[in-house]
Amino acid sequence: MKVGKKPGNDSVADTRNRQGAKPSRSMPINMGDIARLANVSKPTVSRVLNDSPLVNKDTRERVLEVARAHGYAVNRNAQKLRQLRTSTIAVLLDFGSHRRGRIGDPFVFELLAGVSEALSIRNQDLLLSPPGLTDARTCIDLLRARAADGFIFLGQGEREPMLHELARSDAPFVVWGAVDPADSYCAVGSDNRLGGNLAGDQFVKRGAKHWLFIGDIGHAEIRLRYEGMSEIAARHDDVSVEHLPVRDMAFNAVHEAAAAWLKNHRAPDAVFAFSDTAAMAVISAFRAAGHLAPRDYSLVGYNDIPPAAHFSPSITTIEQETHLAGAILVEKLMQQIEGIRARSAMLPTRIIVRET
Amino acid sequence: MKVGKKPGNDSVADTRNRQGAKPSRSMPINMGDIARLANVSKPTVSRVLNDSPLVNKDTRERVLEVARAHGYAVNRNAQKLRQLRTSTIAVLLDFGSHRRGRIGDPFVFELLAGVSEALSIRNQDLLLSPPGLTDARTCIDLLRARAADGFIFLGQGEREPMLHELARSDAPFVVWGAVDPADSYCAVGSDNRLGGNLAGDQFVKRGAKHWLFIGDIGHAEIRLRYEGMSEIAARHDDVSVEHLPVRDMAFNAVHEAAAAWLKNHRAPDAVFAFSDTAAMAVISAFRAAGHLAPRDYSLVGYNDIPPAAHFSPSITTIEQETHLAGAILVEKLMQQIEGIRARSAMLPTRIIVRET
DNA sequence: TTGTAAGCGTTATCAC
DNA sequence: GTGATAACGCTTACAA
Repeated sequence: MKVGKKPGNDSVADTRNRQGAKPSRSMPINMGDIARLANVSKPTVSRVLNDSPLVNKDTRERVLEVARAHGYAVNRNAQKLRQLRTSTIAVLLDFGSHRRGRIGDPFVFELLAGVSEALSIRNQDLLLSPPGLTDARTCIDLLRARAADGFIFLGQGEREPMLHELARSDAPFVVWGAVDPADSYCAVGSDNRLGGNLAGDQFVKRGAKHWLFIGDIGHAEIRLRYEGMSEIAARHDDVSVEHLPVRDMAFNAVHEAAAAWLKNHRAPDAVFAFSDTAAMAVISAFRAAGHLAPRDYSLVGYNDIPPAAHFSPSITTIEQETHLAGAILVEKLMQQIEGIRARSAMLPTRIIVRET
Repeated sequence: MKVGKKPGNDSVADTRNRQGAKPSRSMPINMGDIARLANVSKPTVSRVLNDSPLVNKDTRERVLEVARAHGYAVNRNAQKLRQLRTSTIAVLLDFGSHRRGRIGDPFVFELLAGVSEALSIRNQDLLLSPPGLTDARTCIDLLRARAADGFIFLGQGEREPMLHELARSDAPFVVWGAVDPADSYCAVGSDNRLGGNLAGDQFVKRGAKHWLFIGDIGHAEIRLRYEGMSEIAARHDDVSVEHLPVRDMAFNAVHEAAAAWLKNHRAPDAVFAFSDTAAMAVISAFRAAGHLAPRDYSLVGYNDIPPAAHFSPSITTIEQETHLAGAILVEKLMQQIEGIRARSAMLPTRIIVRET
């Protein structure tokens, strides 16, 4: 039974183009138009544009020619609707801990750059998720809405409960941050516990007895560093450990907290700060009170950001291999989207000893 | 004429749900399913989910109940395909100038956070565009592909030619960076020329005669600062201006360039650096050569990042009102998407005088 | 190697 | 208020 049905999208592209208008939003062209102009069918155009090996070379060139001439670009929404994959990855930053001068290090930014690059190599769109996407249900809804195929969380931040909940669903996601073998999800990060060990060893070497850890141990990564350092301390009877919790990662907040600490406590002869920027804040605050590094105390930061090497004094720090992170995170996420369970990974972690 | 046509999407949701499976990707539910389960038609479900005032209160509640119970989320690709708007904004960073330890200030990151927040308030998705999206044609293709409705460029970087080309199309976009009345596009930024003036005034006040500008004047924003400073210099016969161009914004690169400069040139008694981070690099490099701020030279940075206030010595700097930027950029972009031409805007800009 | 037909899941339009 | 129907623009089966 043949029906005289006229497809609605066989429209007026050929006449539209006569007006010599510059190609613009006002003149949408679709695959049907290109097909007709190239004297082929829509699927053929589709095949050409998706580099299918099945098409004849002449046909391919003709189609490409027409497409180029008309500035045609495949409608990605139609594409995503039709296919199973959305080819989009949602990336969640912990803006909460970082906004309004509350940035710790430029560190997260480098991470983001790496992820962006790794995704673009795989032709995945990067949907940067809004601040406030903080519960598992909302994340799952994003998947259901086919807005993304998976998630990359940069930093556990205070999202651990949600991450564990998310792990119970089959949502594909990876996390930059603390790697805990007990964790139910795939995480990639430096060996934070080892980082803590290294700092502790360094303090022992310098003969320090009163150690101070600065950082919010509500964050898993930072907690592991604290534990690592404490492990070393526990091996020495004459070493005491104190902890200054700073909820706000901002330079200014750390500066104030450090200054206040010195007023009410015995001055430490070793300080382990959660970031190099925080270490700088400590140096500055302690100096104002006449407490100088490395003369009066030993100091270790984290991340090895460039200024750390040139600060005065130059800052001893723990290095993380950020430049690998993006590629690894994306790789592992893609595996999960394919249905393959991905294992967590710990990146090389070492101490860089400088003046402090 | 009635046809016994069975719509293909009236599928087996009710049986599917019996298996007690947790709601997951493996069990897609669509609007048709919800409609049937709630005994209404698809358009009604759509109306409910889009808060149309036209639906009966009982109907609305019934539909919402069913939708919630099944964890239903509207397919965004289908939505975007059907509607004219994609509700997506592409944001382009200048990763090129910022990757791999090449970050200037945490500044761009704050800008991004602001934009992210402003977009989420308007329910716009943020598509973070891949590095390497550097020509106008590619951008226009993104629009044609309906991947985004418009662009936000954070920093002109070295994209000025492309931006001018893009301005000749009717692509909606806004730029954070240099605001030039002659520009064909909408830009938002601090008053970079005034920033330069303020730095120059400060140098005059300190009685400096040999001024050095450090920065890549290939970037429009930085060029304006240079011009602003030079304007002031031109009013004083005894003032000389030199320029140290650093292509790489990295702390380390600036550090090396500054150190090298001092070896081959007369030491400046005033330095204007393109960022606070660069200013820190200068202090560090010059100090190594025994050239100290503020004793031997006056120094002005840019951005007022938090550590600048606590650095030793504390750094005089030009403040930009970053926290407003995101909202303003988004506002102006939305205007353009509505078809309204948006005007450029200059944000308050002032100098914060500190030790240097 | 290419074409035909049938959806993907939504919303706009128009009827009732 | 609500429903039937027709797009939106593409890709996957399947047929030729």
